[in-house]
Amino acid sequence: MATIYEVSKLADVSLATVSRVINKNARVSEKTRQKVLVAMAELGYRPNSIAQSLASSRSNSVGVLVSELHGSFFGQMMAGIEAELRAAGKHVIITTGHSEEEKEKEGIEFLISRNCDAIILHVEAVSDEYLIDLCKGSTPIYLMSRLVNELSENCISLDNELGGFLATQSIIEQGHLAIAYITGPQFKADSKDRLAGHKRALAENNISFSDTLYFEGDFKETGGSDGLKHFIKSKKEFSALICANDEMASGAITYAREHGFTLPNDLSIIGFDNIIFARHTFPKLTTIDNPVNSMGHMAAKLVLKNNYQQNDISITHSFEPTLITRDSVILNTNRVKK
Amino acid sequence: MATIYEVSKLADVSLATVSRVINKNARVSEKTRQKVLVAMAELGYRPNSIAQSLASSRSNSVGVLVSELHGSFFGQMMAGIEAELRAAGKHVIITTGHSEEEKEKEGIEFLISRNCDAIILHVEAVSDEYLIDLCKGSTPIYLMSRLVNELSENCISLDNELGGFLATQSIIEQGHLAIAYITGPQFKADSKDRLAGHKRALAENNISFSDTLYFEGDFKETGGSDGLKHFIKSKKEFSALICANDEMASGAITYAREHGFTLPNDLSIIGFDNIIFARHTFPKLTTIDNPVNSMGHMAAKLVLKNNYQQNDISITHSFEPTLITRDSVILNTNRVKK
DNA sequence: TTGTAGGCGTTATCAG
DNA sequence: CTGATAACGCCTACAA
Repeated sequence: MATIYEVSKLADVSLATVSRVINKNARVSEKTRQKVLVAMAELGYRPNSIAQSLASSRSNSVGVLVSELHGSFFGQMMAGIEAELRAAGKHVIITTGHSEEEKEKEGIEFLISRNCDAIILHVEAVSDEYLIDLCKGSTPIYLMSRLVNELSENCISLDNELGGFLATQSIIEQGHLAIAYITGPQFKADSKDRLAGHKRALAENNISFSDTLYFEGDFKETGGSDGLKHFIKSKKEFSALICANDEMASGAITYAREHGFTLPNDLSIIGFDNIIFARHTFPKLTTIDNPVNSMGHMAAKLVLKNNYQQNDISITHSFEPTLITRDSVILNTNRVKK
Repeated sequence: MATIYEVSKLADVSLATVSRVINKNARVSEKTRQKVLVAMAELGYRPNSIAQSLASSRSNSVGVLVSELHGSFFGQMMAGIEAELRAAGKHVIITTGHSEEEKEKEGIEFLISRNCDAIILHVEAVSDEYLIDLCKGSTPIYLMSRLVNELSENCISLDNELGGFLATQSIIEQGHLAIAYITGPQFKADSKDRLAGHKRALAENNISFSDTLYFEGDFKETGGSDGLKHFIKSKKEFSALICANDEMASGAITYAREHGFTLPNDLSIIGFDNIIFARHTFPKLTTIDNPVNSMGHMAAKLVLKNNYQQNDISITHSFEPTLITRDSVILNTNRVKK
């Protein structure tokens, strides 16, 4: 691979001049610029971005840490971040944390050691204190889908409590009183907040929270099926099921149909996130929209504004979830023991 | 951020010694090793991997280029690659090509310029010649889901032609004669191969290929709905619909139900890829399994073997698709004009 | 506008 | 086993 040195020799100019035409950051006469360009083309020269990064301590790349690489949620998020950053000529280095503290930390270390100009994190296992500490370092850190009060300026988050409330409220407004709830892993903040919203809606409507109609799932399809199975076995009646995300909702839908339910007549189901497939379940899933893609864009914009001097960008730190009404929730016509 | 130099000063040893304990590649007396370790801990030292990479021209990271970051297909693929590599202590740098030639090339340039030890590509727009040329360079290149004959040793691919054949054959075996086909973008090799398999199955069963029952979709949900709409408008009868991927199949299912079809009675539908949500459509989607996750693992194993000296790994270059029978295809009982 | 030279944080080759 | 010291490829004052 050709180096800047060889280019300079071939073009008969100095290293510095070549560097200047590469970075377009200083005036170079058009004539010498052409000479250099020709030499670069001839040698098939490509700047070594590692060396650039070491010398300038900038890398034009931002690190992203997500829990998983698969799944609609993270896919949308990464796509949003990448689209925005790429349009600005920045690159994205993605790594994963798998919701495990050690792996999250290791991923962060990696991104920092790669000289990322900024880092966008979707972490779930690591503590607030750790993050606060991390932000004292020299690499700018941003948090997606997680609100740490001390770091609110660096957070792009969703009001999950409100989302949880909206879901339950909408169910109640459809006349449901016996409502089962499948939550996500409780160490995840989103899970907890959504549950809190659920409880608030219950309380405001004078419906008591029932432990037997509560199940902790895993945010995956199996969480939905396991949860529904659990509720059915408990023999407690219920006319509606709230799932803390769409994956679990679709697992529940599939399980319900396999076990003789006619949907939505026998059971109303609502999800959360509005992943792409939510409109392809049957019945089409009523859910809470989580604008992850937009949030990804926004996180990227925040980086552009703070770390790449694009000052004319306005930032929204907090996003609001909205109810998406489709076909999986209907008016409760059965009388149900309360 | 502390440097190796500060560590060496604090531990009262030379740079070289510190480097040795970091890399564990040369003998260092236990006593000095401890001194260094203590100093590193005290300073919170982290090696700068950019500098390491520049000096050693190795980076312990492998580049991955996919078309999109979202979508089940790429998610599974990336997850497979990452899991395998991470377990081996390697890191993954992911970037996208969006199926556009320029962006694919730019992504490749980026990965090369980042000193990746190897690069795994899922490219669709770039030509075979370009890839063959690329492989002459010093960065090892591997191809996912694409077979370039001259580069077969570096490819991990699926027999898409066989998959296309299997899908159509299974439909025919269920008594369908009038079969509509929604293909993917024809510049993509998978698309073309799947279509070729489809045509072979038709030919072997003496069914003629009909242009009016053929539609080029976009591999997304809209491709399925647009395609089905097109067929319905054409007034030509058909009892089965083959979609070249599951996204389009679920789009078609949703569209069909919205337009009065009872599934699968009025129309049998088969997909391709067996993405996670395929089992959550209604009816559950019969499809062709595409083991992308395993292929991701295998691609990673290939780089471990070839570029990280893990010789005891055996490699499978070609994967075979299999038929997954669920509920969306049934025996054709209607007589259909042929 | 252009060139010179020092430095970015490590690795790796020699001696000792 | 340990220590100098020259790369690695590029950026960036500072000079010219």
